[in-house]
Amino acid sequence: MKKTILVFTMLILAIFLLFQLSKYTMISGNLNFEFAIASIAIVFFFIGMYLNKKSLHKRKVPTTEINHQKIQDLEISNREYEVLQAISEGLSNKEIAIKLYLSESTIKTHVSNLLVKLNAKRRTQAIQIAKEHQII
Amino acid sequence: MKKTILVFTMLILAIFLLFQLSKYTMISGNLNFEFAIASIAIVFFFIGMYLNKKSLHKRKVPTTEINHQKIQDLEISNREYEVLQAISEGLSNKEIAIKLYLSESTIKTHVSNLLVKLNAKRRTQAIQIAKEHQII
DNA sequence: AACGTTTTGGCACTAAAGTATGATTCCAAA
DNA sequence: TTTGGAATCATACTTTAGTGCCAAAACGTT
Repeated sequence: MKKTILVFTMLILAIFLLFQLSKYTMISGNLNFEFAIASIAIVFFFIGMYLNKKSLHKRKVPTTEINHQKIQDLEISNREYEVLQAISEGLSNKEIAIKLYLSESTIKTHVSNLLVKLNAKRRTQAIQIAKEHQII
Repeated sequence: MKKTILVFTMLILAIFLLFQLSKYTMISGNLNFEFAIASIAIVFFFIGMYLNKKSLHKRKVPTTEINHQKIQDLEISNREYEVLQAISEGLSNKEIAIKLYLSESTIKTHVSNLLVKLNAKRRTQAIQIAKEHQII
């Protein structure tokens, strides 16, 4: 924060100086006219780049937002989604059953339904497709 | 590409016009001096933002560098790595065999070895572990 | 209470995945 | 030339995964 304030203060100062400089240049003859304009242009060009970079960085990092809308569009129920997550963690049907306090039969049913809804032939493909849809 | 060229052509034209405009303003009296400078500043500010956004977008999206060192550390051979990639694409052993012009037996051997090297019990778990190691 | 969806589960099968073992070929390094 | 790793393939077997069909609770809504 302190650093940001300092940087901006310096920027504003620089801009002010440039304005004054170009005014002087103008009054004392048109010799360095293009130079003054170019200076202004370059400075603001970099200010634009700097600010844009700042604002982009803030919401850039590893933000793989989950597309909840897509989950609904695919008509994936809550339980099915839990199973999907467990699959993507590399668990077997039996392990998922234990984790969710269900029988393996139930997990198989959920998996089967998931494969249809995700249009996948295998659980590995389901993982792939789910990642493409950004739902896991 | 065509679009980019058009945009840049328009930009250069606009800049040129601004230069000429400010020159005129200067010669015909200093009344609108600040306005001219401000125009230049604003235009270049946005140009800076625009170009910055463009350049950032190009190498932003899926930049998950693959850890080649880790692949070697795990003693995963070339063929095994190809199979690993195919697994992560959701292919079955048979499909991988067809893709790599090999028999299904060979794929099973590779998969089995991969599971040992990745310390996984299943191919889905192998995918998970491989992603953690950033090798796929 | 009646209705529809979700969740749960069983059973019987088929299909894939994974293991174990053994064998052959190829290639590069010792 | 011998040696060892990588890659290939097979056969036999066990274990998971996945399908189809059915059925009964559980739950929320009207």
